[in-house]
Amino acid sequence: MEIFDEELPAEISQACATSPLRSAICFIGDMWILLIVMHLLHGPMRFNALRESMGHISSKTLSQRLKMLEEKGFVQREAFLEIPPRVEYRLTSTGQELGDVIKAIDQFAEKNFSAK
Amino acid sequence: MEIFDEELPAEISQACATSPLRSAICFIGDMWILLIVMHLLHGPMRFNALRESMGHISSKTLSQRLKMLEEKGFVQREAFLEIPPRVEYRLTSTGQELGDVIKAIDQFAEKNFSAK
DNA sequence: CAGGATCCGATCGGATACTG
DNA sequence: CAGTATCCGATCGGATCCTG
Repeated sequence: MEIFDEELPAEISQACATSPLRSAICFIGDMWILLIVMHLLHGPMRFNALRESMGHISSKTLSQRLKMLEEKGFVQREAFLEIPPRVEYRLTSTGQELGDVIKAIDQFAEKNFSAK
Repeated sequence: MEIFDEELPAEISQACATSPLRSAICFIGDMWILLIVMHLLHGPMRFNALRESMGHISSKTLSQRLKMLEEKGFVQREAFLEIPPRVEYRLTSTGQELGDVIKAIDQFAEKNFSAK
């Protein structure tokens, strides 16, 4: 049930649970997490919109990562009681702080990943 | 032979090769890469020292990531002709720029991953 | 539309053994 | 010491099908 469990197998926790920075690296060091956050920075998005804008992510992977982000309190899920159903995902205020990380990556990217 | 090939299977390139930012996210969105860079920020390190300080990374995984970092020009390998052999890995000047990313993650970590 | 359930191949990554 | 090679189980993640 726990997706990002604090009780990881002993070896991994040695790499991850040692310090806040390492914990963050283990969490953030995931392509999908970063891509999701990057897209949500522009504003709330619906599940399928997110899915399509990310270029072939499976619904399984997407919903799993969204749950991880929710558990950590970085993303908030909001479901509207409509038919057909509408669900929006938005960054929480603490989630917004991840924008700085994306920004740092972006600056690095412009210098070192453009037209290379 | 190519570890981080530019010719990825079509689906993945759609998520990664679209923009510099996405490329960077795909590269940086890797726990091991981030952990290695984090450790090398303090200065050059030898293979086994790196290995041990990272808490149970296999030599296979470590050497593979180091190669990826070398291919991108973020890490430089320097072998000394001694016995027993000594090899040091250091961040290149462009690799040092990844320090800003780590710094951003660290600031985020202190706020959101301490004693949680 | 938003996602859960299942199946399954592909990849990852550790353990181990070996080499210069 | 600094890796490479191999084996193999575990995990990942896509495809597909199904539901409220």
